[in-house]
Amino acid sequence: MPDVLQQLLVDARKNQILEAAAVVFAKKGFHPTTTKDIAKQAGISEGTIYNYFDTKTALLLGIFQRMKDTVIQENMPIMPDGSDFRGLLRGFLYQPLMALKQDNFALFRIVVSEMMVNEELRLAYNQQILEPTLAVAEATIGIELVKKGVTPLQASLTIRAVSSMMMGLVIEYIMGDSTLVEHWDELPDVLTDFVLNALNLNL
Amino acid sequence: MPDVLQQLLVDARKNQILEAAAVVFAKKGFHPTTTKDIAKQAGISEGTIYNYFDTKTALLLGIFQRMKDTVIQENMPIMPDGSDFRGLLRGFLYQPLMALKQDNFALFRIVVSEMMVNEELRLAYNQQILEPTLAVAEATIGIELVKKGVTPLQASLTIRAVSSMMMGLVIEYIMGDSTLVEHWDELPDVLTDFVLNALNLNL
Amino acid sequence: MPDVLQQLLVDARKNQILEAAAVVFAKKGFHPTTTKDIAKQAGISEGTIYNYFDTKTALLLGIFQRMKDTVIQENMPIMPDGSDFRGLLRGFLYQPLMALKQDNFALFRIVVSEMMVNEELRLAYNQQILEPTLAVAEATIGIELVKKGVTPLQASLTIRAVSSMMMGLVIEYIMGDSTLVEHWDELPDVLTDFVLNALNLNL
Amino acid sequence: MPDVLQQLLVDARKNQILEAAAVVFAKKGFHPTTTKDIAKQAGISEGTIYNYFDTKTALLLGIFQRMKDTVIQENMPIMPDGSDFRGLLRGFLYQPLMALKQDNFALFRIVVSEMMVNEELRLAYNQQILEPTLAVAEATIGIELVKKGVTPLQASLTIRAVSSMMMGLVIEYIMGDSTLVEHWDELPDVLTDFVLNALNLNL
DNA sequence: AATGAATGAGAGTTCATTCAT
DNA sequence: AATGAATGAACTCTCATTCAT
Repeated sequence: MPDVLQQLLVDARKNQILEAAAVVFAKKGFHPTTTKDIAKQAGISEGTIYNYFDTKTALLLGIFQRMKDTVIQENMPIMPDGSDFRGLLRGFLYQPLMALKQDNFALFRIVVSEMMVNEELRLAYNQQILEPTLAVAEATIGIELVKKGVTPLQASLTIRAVSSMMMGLVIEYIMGDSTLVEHWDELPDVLTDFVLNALNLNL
Repeated sequence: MPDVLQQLLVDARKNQILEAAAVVFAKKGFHPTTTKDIAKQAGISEGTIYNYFDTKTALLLGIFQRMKDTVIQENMPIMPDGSDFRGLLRGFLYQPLMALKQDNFALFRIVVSEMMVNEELRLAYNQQILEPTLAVAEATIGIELVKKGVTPLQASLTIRAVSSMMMGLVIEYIMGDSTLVEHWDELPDVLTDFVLNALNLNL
Repeated sequence: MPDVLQQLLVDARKNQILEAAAVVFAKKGFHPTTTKDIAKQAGISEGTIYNYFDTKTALLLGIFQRMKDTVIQENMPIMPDGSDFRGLLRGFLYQPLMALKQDNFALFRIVVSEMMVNEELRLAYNQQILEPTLAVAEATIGIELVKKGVTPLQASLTIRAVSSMMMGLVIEYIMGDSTLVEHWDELPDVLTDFVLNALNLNL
Repeated sequence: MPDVLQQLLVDARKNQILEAAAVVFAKKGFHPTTTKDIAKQAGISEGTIYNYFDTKTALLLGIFQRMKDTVIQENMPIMPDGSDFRGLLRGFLYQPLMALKQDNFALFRIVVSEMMVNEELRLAYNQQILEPTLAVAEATIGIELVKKGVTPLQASLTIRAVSSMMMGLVIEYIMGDSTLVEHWDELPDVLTDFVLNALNLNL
């Protein structure tokens, strides 16, 4: 079999497994889910899982990678909105809030929970999501702030405050805050105003 | 034995056990920690743990209660700062950021991680921490915003944005963001300016 | 304290404990009952139980002894009915069937169950109940049978058949046979006829 | 692997486990036997037991089912002895007394002991053994009695007396009565005479 | 490549018994 | 004599992982 076709099959199988794992993790949580659950959901045997992934944790990492691809891929195109700072900012805020909206929250909960406790997953998050995102933010928003006279440190901390706000909102949504659950769609606009005001006045 | 003394001993033992559990949870995480680990750390037998707590999860809940007492007790006195809005806000932001500073971060990580995944713990957090805190914030900051013409819903969402920012910052600290780790102490002031600006401009 | 009074107190305490144990054994069974259950029911501490009994099994033995006293004490007076063989037999059958009627079945179930599996209890049953009872039966009914020409072995086996029938009926009652449960009171007469016929024709 | 072969292997393994469980239960009793004991006896790991049976109690139920199969399968062919009432009755008495003779007594002791105390096992016994047996007895012996003028209730109670006698004899054998142990083989004949006389004279 | 039976370490929890007070 | 906190061995059951087929 040619290597390319071979690789295609392997990827398909990996996808199938991750898909299945994502479904049951989202439903039951990481620890309560057994590899048997995953195999059943995927319609394969337990052994096969281990032909494609080393450990159960590796599945979570794989899921995380795929989540990242989704978030980042869709996120990036929005960015270069050009001269409109409000548009730039709103895109920056809108994307992650909406990306998790559909069925992803349940899974995100599992991933974040484990991330806080699992070094490997945490590293992946930092290197592959947080740091690139912050880099982009520093290069766009941060630079604007510095231009307006804010110190680089203050700019960095401010950016972290905004990015943390996003993470925090998702978590409090997950925690079940009813106001957030009911008015999630209105958040991007409120936040855009909120941040815009904060930044403008910072100068 | 008089009941009072009796109760004192029981409380002391419970404290001893929770203390030990906190240490090993912080070091190894909740799931990887065994009741044997806890017993060893506490210098007692495994059986004794179960004379005071029903399950391993009850230990985490007990730890959470004690954390809450620490955070809330110290938090409240700051509030009634009177006419100084900046002072009010800064107290609101300062307290939680600092309370977790010392050795509590490692433990907080465990608690939050489990909270996202454990209904009982999540409920306790919502009812005993989040809701009271939000209620206080709505009654102080929220009312000010409404006075300035913001709609009640926008005020509520704004308050959630701020409170989420706090939670998010702690989490990103835990995730190991080096900028946050190195400049944590400067956060309260940056945030106070940030939020103050945001709110003023909201009118 | 004079020894007699002393002994009185000890006996009273033992009774209190056995009474309590009987109640909870009857309700929950032997193995599922904990010494804590017994202590609670007796209104004393777990430690006190062990001042009066060596092991949990010793409690069952103690209960058994008291059951025996009840059954045998009431049983014996009936025996010397004199010339009336039917009366003699009926008394022999009536007593044990009725003795267990009230609340004793539940407890008897526990005792028999454990007896089948516990050497010590089994020995006590054999030596203190079965053998004396069989001895009396051999000396009264058995002798009558031999007089009528039955071989001593046949007489012995016949007596065992009758005595086993009693035990078996109690067990099937315990097993929940509805016919037995509903018509238990009519059993002595049916059995008396049954056995009388069997024995008469045996000659 | 073809389903049939697969099923064969599964059955073989189940048999192996039940066999081992029967051996150690018979030797040590149900409660004192650990799953480790069973695994060791079966030459497999503890985990494997749970691939085939849900709980330790399920093992006892499985053993009971196999005992039942043995007893009932061998029991039935004897029944339709036709016109010979003595033959019919003797078959009825002979079968259960002999079936348990060999190595089954020790196991039967465990099963009966637990049956008295375990609802599930008791139900299985009632529905799968006792009720069918009584039904057959009522349809054969009971009907004969009624023909001879005995009331249906008396017939039912008489049948229960006989069936209880069997159960009781097995139990007293188990209890160690030396007369029964030594002369067990002579029982069927003595009992046949005994019952035959009792029934004939009942009219 | 796929299987799934077998593994066995180890988990949380229970509870009869002890013993210092 | 009474206590009940402490014990710790032992329990049943789970499950990620392996490997012969």
